[in-house]
Amino acid sequence: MGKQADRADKTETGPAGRAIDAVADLGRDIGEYIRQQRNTAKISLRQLAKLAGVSNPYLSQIERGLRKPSAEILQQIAKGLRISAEALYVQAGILEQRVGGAVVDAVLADQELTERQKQVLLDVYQSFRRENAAEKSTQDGPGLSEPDSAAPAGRTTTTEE
Amino acid sequence: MGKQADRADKTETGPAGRAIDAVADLGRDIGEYIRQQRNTAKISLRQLAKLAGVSNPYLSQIERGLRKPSAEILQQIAKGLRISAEALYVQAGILEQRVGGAVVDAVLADQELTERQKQVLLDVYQSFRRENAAEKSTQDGPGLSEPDSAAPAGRTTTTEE
DNA sequence: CCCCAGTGCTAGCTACAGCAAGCGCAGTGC
DNA sequence: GCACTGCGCTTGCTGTAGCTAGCACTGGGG
Repeated sequence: MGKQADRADKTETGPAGRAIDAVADLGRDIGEYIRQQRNTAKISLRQLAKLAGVSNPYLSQIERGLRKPSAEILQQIAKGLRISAEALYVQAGILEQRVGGAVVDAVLADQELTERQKQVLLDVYQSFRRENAAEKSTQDGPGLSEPDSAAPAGRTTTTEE
Repeated sequence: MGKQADRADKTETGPAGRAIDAVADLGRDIGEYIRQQRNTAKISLRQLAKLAGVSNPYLSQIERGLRKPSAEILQQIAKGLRISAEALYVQAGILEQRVGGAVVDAVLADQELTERQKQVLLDVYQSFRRENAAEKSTQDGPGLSEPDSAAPAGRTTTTEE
């Protein structure tokens, strides 16, 4: 009987829904990546496990792709390896590869803006750049096809290390 | 990690307890943040659940802090909300907050913009932020708007970019 | 020779992420 | 009044993340 009231929301999520593309076969790649980073750093599995605060068997299984670690674990591992957590997330396919210059970067990362606001800001930004580029091309030769890169000052001198 | 009770288990979720480690007591904040974003976007829990490809009860529990979602789930939710996954990760405490005035810094450092254009951009940016802050304060108390910077630690071997 | 400290891996368990069913309530139309 | 749709929440289950204990192997010393 309960079917009628239930029909309302019809959870048709289907099998795994929208096929989480990269996440599905995440396991292998990230594991190999971690192992590679660990070997490069010349530390043993147990050492890294201790640094990352996880058990050594578990880390072993992660590296061989038998387990897929949560983001917290990834974060800990990244710390242990002294690499940016972001790099690992990208490898894991749970964060898109970052493209664009520093401004685009910063705007997208800003959590106090809504998506729409980000779009507006980036739109204005792009239009400014296009405007400038056009103006420049009147006095500048060809071969100016590379728009991005830039921002040599980079990322605000993160004081650390 | 800290779930197995042998480590420093902070089951109490103290008020000022979120100090350096941040990763431990993620639960509450992220849920509220998601719910707030969902309300702002004017969509129902079931709608977002469908968009994100998760079940509606589960999303409900996430929002109330009863479950802590994996990174993949967070990624899906972020997509459903049209916000950057990074913002959610930062909220969840599994990614360090990017430097405070990242947008401001990046804009100021951009060599391809004129001073006037920088002013315009930053002006728009500031107005957006003020707008959001005002809107937030109507339904949300303080504490959400001020991201306390976590431990530095990260960013050593940035692989790309 | 055996013992010990190091490596990585297997076995088996507990806790919890994430799900499908289903409940109670508020609107809306007949 | 009643059927129906939409909302969010509770219940109870399954799969698996992540643990502890212990295995097999290597390399040095005594």
